[in-house]
Amino acid sequence: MRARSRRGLEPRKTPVQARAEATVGAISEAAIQILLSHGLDRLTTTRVAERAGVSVGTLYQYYPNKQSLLLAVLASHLDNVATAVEAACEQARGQSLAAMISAVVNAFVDAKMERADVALALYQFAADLRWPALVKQVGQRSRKALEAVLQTAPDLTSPPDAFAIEMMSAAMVGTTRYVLEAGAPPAMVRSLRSQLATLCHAYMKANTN
Amino acid sequence: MRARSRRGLEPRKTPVQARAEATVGAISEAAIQILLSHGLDRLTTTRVAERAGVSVGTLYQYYPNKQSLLLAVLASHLDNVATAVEAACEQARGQSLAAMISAVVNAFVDAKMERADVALALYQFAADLRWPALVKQVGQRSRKALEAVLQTAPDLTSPPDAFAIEMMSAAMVGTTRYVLEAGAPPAMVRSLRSQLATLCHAYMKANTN
Amino acid sequence: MRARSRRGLEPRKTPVQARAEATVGAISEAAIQILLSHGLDRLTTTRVAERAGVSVGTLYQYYPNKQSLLLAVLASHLDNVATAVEAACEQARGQSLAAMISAVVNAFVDAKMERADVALALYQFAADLRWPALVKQVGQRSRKALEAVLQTAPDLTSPPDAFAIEMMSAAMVGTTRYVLEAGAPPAMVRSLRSQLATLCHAYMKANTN
Amino acid sequence: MRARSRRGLEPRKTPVQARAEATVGAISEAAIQILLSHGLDRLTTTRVAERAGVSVGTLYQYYPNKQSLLLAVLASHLDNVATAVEAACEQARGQSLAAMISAVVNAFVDAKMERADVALALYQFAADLRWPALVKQVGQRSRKALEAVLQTAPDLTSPPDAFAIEMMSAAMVGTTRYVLEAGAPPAMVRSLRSQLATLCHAYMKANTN
DNA sequence: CATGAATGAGGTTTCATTCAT
DNA sequence: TATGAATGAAACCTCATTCAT
Repeated sequence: MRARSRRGLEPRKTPVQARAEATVGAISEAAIQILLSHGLDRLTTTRVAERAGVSVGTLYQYYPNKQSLLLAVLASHLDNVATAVEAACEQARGQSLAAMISAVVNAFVDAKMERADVALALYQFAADLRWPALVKQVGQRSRKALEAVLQTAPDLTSPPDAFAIEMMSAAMVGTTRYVLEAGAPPAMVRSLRSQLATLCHAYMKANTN
Repeated sequence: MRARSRRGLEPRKTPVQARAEATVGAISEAAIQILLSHGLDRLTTTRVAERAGVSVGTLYQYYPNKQSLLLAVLASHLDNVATAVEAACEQARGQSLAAMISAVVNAFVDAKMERADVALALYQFAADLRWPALVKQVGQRSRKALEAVLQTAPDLTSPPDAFAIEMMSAAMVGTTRYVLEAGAPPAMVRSLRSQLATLCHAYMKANTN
Repeated sequence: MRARSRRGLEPRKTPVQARAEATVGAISEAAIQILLSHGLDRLTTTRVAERAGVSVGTLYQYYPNKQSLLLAVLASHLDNVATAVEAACEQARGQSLAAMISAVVNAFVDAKMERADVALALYQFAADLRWPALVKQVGQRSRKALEAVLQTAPDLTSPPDAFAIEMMSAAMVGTTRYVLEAGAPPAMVRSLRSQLATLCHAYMKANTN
Repeated sequence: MRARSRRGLEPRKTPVQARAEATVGAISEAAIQILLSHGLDRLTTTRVAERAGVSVGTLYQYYPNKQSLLLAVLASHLDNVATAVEAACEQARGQSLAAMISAVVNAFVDAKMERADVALALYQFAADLRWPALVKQVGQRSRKALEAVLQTAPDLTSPPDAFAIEMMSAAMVGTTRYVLEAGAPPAMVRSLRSQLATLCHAYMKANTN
């Protein structure tokens, strides 16, 4: 797969007939399946189409190229996570700092873990530095929500600055990724939520004092 | 690049002559250069050989296949980092927890940052799940050293368990990676050392109290 | 585009309703537009249909395949030219040789130049040796007309034989094509008419003396 | 085959080993063979390689893409023709106008006819307007030579201007092409030389009087 | 030991054409 | 009749790897 200019990564056409809608769904689901079962570099457009039960041509009716397909899958995953974080932030308004952070971390980890395998598979090509835009933008959504909710914490005299929030996000996301990728023992994965909450909370306290 | 059995990833022959040593050095350096200038999926064995000033055939005299070459490059980088961390641990024996963590974090970040571009380039394929062994093993070295030094901290009543150390490592490594990959603003990169030290220290304190 | 047997090149059905007539017109016009804007190898049936404002399916209701569409477009153009030449011949009856040739050449060049861009675009596939029949046949019409009118030239003792007429036609058509394709300077294109008349007339005189 | 930017049309590497030299020869010869036997749009790189007795990969070691291969074949043909014309001009210095033109026309037609089939096949893609540069440049060579020799004609009071020479060239080249493409009767092809000489000479005389 | 020409499986993508709706 | 989703053969091109020189 060759790097390509920023153009042409958008899905090609929006399905208008019902049949078509089912097709795009099948294709992106198939992409995930292949990613899981074969890995990124065994994922070929032909194989995806085959698994989806359509012909390659059909795949290319909806995605202008292989990258755009993968990008769509990644975007969908990231969107899920960001949405979960946003919802958690919304619900945690006015609670204590510890409760807030716990809520956010739980939401994040849950969202990642729900399809940990998919997340793991997606990391493989999210590393590709050619698409920082998408990842950045989704990270931004989470940070915005986080910043907003932290302003409502009663036990914070001065709300943390954007910098600290970015650092905490980095810790949350980066640590989770590392733990997932390292194939950490189940015990660790299980206690990731609480440990991560401890970590983030400790950092925030240390940082705002 | 095709997945391959775990055999055949070792460098093919140990260069005994000086000339041969120079050759392997040139090849792995060339691989890094290509990784930086062209990216992983434009890195071809022919290109690497060309940049190294040798023929493809020669490359294959020292590395049985492409993966083994990349693996060697990655191993070398990880080894540098682990060695730096170990040295820092050695030097920090008997100091306060804060000083220890600061020393380790600084050593780690410095080692990563010294060739941040290389680290970034290597992330591209370190994600490939087919080589978790190497990463795990090198991580283990750091954790061992960390565990040992923490036992000498005078201000720690009970030394942290392996679990906490693993978590802290994950935070250190994962957060650094995230910050590097996110293309974070220079200000953030610059203060990464101190923030990361704060974070790790706060976590350790929270965890051992 | 695959070569295909000589069958199936005729337009599929003669449009009887007004709406249908408009459709075929739109399609062939669209084909020309695409030819001009995208070139022959970017001309796809889907694109033509889209530009014509109909669906591919509709296109295939009127043309059995892509070749037949292109053929229709070419035939139409050639017919225009042949008709213009015939008309000029008709009008030039009884005039001097010089006047006749001038009239014919002018008519020919004018017809080509009127849509020089289209002519140029059509050359792209007229070269395809699989359709010589059409070109031959239309050339024949012109030559017939030319032969007839030359018989009425008062200043020709013996009318030129078919051979000379064919040669002159070849010169007229071939030279024009060359000049158009060479992207000759405007000055040359502008004086093409007179120079071509000179050339043809000189040849005829040299040949009949 | 997609249109492509002006880059990457140069042959990829010059063969250094003897074996390689034979290979490139075999490949371009094979391209001609396929062009003759299958036509332009049945000419695939795989087929050419197969006919040449090498693998596709080998073909792509010497030509960066399909176009460059065809271009090389075309360039070689055009070069032959231009060289023949230049040689004829050189030999005709100081002769009469009629003799000069006859020599040039004969040389040109002979060069084209020697491999009339190849010339015909090449016309198919020479029409492709994306490479006017090559054709123009070779035409220029012929015209330069023609201009030079015409200055030495003793029976020309004033040598013809560049314009007239260009027109005559257009007539020579265009007419020959038309005759070849039209699948003219053998009789015509046979007398093409003399008729074309007559035509060019008559034009030149008419033009310089 | 080094060279680099050769290999060829396999990847991505296009597009003329069909046919169920 | 019109639509446009689906098809799938087939094209171009890459690149890890081998092996004769």
